[in-house]
Amino acid sequence: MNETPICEIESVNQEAIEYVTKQLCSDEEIYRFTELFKVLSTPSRLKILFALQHHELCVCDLAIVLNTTTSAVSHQLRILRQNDLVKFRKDGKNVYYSLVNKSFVESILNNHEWFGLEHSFCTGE
Amino acid sequence: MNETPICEIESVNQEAIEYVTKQLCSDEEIYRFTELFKVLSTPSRLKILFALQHHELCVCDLAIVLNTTTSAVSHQLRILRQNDLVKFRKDGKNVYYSLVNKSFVESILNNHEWFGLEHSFCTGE
DNA sequence: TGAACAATTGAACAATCGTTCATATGAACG
DNA sequence: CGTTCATATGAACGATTGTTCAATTGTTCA
Repeated sequence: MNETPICEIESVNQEAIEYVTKQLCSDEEIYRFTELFKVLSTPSRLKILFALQHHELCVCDLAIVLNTTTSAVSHQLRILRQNDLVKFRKDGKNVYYSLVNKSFVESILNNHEWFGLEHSFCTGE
Repeated sequence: MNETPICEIESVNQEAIEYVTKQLCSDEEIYRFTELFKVLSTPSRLKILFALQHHELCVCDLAIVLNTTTSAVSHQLRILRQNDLVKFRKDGKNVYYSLVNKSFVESILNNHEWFGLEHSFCTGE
């Protein structure tokens, strides 16, 4: 039985641990980072954001663009709404969605070299 | 029974759909985006990246900083390794991990205004 | 060689998540 | 009103995931 899963204090770099720990974000701050990354981590939601970058679209339009159902799109739009990434306006029976902060999605695209991608796709050029 | 879950073609903005669809990334490109966001979307992995930003650390050190087990850290380090986010060097029994691309993590921090955060935390200032 | 220890790995578990299906809401229009 | 259609919602399902536990690898050192 191993009561202390972590190694003995003698064998680690105590100074580095203290320094790094002091620099580290709080759990709450880390959580806010990861929550946004989680929203961006599914193809369906990312496609919605990329699509809305070019034009506002209703739920029906988005379902066609993503080749899925309006129900699936609506569920994902709710999550994007809750995270203040998209807003909507109602026009009769239709609900048109658009980006809350267009420059946010653009900045993701502009940093696409992060992803080791070679081409400047997703920009339509 | 509803054979066509998507609305009729007459009621959507056909031009917008065609335009947006043409601008949209390929599925493969979208997938590469989301895969990286997925790696960044858990507190344990993000903490590891933030910790390594300030100093290289062995698995044991990281377990102490994250207040978890070496096993949990090692599992997450494997994922970070597979995504080319961290590298390692061996020194006796210890394995020291560091960032492959320091500017990558820094660029995340520099863009923290994305997250609606008010303070410049995580920078140690 | 054998004990000690850092690190890795695989199986298993609980928890989370995205989609699907069925149903409900709500507006337009005859 | 009642029908139609766009959208939203809730339950349920399968799939994925992060952690835990147990076991293993590989190195150091006496």
